[in-house]
Amino acid sequence: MKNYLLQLFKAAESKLTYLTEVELVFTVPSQKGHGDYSTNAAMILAKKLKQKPHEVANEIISNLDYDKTIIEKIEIAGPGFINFYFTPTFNTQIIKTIFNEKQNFGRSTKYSGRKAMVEFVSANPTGPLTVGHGRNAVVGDTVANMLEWIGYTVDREYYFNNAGRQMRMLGDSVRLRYLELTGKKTDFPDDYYQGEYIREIAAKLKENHGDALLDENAEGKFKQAAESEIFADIIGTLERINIRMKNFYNEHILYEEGRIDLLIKEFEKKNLSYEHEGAIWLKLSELGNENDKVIVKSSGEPTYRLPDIAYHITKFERGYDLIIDLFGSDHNATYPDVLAGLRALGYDTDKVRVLIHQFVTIMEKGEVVKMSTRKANYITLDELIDEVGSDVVRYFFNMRSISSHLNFDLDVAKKQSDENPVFYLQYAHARISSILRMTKEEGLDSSLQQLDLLSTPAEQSLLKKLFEFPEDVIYSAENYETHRITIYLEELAAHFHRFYTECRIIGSEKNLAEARTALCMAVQTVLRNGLSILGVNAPEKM
RNA sequence: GUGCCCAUAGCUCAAUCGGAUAGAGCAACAGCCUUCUAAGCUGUAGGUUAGUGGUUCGAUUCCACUUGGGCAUACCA
Repeated sequence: MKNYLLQLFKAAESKLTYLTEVELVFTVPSQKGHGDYSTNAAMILAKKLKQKPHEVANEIISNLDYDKTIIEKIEIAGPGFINFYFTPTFNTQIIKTIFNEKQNFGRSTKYSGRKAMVEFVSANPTGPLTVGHGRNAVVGDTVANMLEWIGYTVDREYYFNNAGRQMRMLGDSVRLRYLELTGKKTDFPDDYYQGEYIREIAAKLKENHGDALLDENAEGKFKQAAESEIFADIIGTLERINIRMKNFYNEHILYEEGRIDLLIKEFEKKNLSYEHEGAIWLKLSELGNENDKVIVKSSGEPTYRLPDIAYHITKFERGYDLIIDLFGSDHNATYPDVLAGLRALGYDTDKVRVLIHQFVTIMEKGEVVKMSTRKANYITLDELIDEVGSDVVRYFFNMRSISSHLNFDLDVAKKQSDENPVFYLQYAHARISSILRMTKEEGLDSSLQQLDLLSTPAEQSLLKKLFEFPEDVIYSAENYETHRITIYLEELAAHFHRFYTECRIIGSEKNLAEARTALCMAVQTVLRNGLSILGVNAPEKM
């Protein structure tokens, strides 16, 4: 529908050159009496042309060469909106499109040939993924899915660092637990990793190596064992919610390849850094940021900024057209430094899109659960999946705008009641499966021969909703907003349930019944496609 | 102190780069199953969009200030 309108306006541009001066936006009006699609173009142009909106609208309409079998009427309404009404016959044609494209309906080639990388999760291997990481993981994977749907080739990447102070403490935490198991008295510091998983890793080491590791230091076998155990755990958790990374990028590679040293020299050569009190500083204040920041400590050790910049350079070198970073809001102060550094080196940072999601607040028994990985006071993502299942987890994290805090009420989630809309969608899908089983038994087929019979308001509004799917996928993907997909699907399901209540198939006249069967199949396809973008299953039965 | 995010119905949240009468779900109330899944449908009620100004044909949206909350503000990552 939207495409047809765009074509109409494009064709009119030769006569009305001012049409090129406005970005055409067609929206589905919230009010029923305002047409199927609406544009405010005349009102925006009125200001530029210094004419009345209604006059401009009239001129535009008289220059639109439209097909009367597609558009029923065009109206000017309110302060100058142009409202379009499509014909019922045209509305039914969407079923044919869906039958042709099936599981690809909603995909587009708009960004075909372009490569994107989505970097997400990127938690260092110091403990199991928590519910907080869950939001990042699910949103990141879903954004990647959406980009694939609009044509991108997408790589999912997990960046991690297995060096540094935190990892040393992790190794030493395991060492101390190991010593405890061998009967040694230890003094386990408060700020070490308190989690039960540390004891489990230590126990495994004890089992495999006996007392042979008594003299090992924290950095060796202990850290190694912790890292590989924890990583295996993280990968397993991600698998459970259908997330598979293309690549795990170890920060250490940047050092091995000499990229860090090279970068330090590069900044120096471009006169972007200076030495002060034994440390090397980046002149970020000259690059538009608040303050200069240290990139190499006086100890000679780089700060995280340097490898972060070097890492992003590899993303540019790997030829991505779109580079997405997904972080929690605790990182909101770090990325401007990285981007400024990259820009100063001549990289086109418009290709980088940093998405910041707000925190997840866990509520249990009406109270906020404060979480800390080190203190082992947290709910793991695994536990959450155990409680509510992968579908609920994926849906829940996808259903909110990332700029909003997510209130995760564990008691509600555990209830698995109809308070969770994922069941509403899955129910619609399962209901259609059931209908199709029944109609088959009745000897009814689906037929595209007499779609004109789909003329009731419930059928027509359901058809119009189907048209919106491809448009909504593009919009959601271009704005990286996973929650819009959930909104669309909830609306589609609501339209379907209404149709189901009002329009019967079995018992209706054969041609009508078969047209309605086709409509059901089309709706089911769209539900399934939408759910697959979210990574949620579409059950045949419930 | 400063920067980013947030504040919308009793609760959890939407509202398409400024659009028409601010919408859903849950909770509440009143109805709908001898026929395709009632995990559903229909209706009622619920709002000074935190507050005060400003910008314009038009503001939940943009700007300023105020209030309240989250996250940052390291030679931690």
